[in-house]
Amino acid sequence: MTSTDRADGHLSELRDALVRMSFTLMAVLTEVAAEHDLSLTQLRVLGILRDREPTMADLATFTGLERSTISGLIDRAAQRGLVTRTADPHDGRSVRVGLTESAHRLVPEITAAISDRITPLTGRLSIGEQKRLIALLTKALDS
Amino acid sequence: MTSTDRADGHLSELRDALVRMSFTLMAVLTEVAAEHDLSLTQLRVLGILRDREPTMADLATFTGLERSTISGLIDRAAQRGLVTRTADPHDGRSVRVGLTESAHRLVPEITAAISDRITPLTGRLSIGEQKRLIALLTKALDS
DNA sequence: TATTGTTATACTCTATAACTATA
DNA sequence: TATAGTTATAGAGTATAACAATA
Repeated sequence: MTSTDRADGHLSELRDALVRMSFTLMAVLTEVAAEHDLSLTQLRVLGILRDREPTMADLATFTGLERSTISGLIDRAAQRGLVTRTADPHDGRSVRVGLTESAHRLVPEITAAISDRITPLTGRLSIGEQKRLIALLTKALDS
Repeated sequence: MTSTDRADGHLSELRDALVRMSFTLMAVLTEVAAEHDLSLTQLRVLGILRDREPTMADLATFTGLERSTISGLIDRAAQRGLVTRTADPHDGRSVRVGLTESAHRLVPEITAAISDRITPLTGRLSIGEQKRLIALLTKALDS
């Protein structure tokens, strides 16, 4: 049985609330990215590279994008001095991507900006409610 | 004081949880859209048109996109038989956009597919937890 | 043979700027 | 003058297909 088959009360409410929250968050992230002259995808890649030095193929897997897409993305990021490509010492085919010094300084700035923009959204929740929200989201995500 | 200035404990946790959830949701929506040969933006526009017949300018405001972007978007959607443009009777400059019959049949299919894909995500939450999550998200969003 | 990465190509999304028509 | 919508243009993001180099 799929959800088409029934009225599914609170399930559609949950779907709608999550979708609304996601679009709202994406708008915030897109805005913050734009203020730093980045696209949403570039922002995401920088976030991934924050504590990793993956290969191009790894990046494709992480993001769910094609390797060719990652090539273009990293091309443009490298041109802007945000990332570097280095040959993998263990596999002559692989290329490892890492943040440059300046990008390493940029990322915390961006996450701080995101926090600031999210505050109005979560401002109507008490500290206790915020903690409960964290717990619920984390539990759902870690499944 | 901005969040750069302090360690801000659970606030960064909340930010990360919301961002993670949003990227996960966007991946789900993008996948479902792709299965119906739609982009994420087209999916979003169909959702907006579900219970409204806005002008092009309204659509631009709702989505935060430029009017010229909406023009192209609606062009392509119309070409695929998803939407129609009709002249606004009260303002000769305005154009109202509405779903076609076939799109009206398509939208519930898509929302059902989204519900189904979200279920594994929320499956580890009890009914009570799901209801609490709805309440918290709604409270945050309606601020 | 299989995998990694790049390139070529095509299409969608997006914004800016210039334009027409209506208010 | 101001607003609604379109068009032209340009750049980013994306996928598919073909390719070279390495495993």
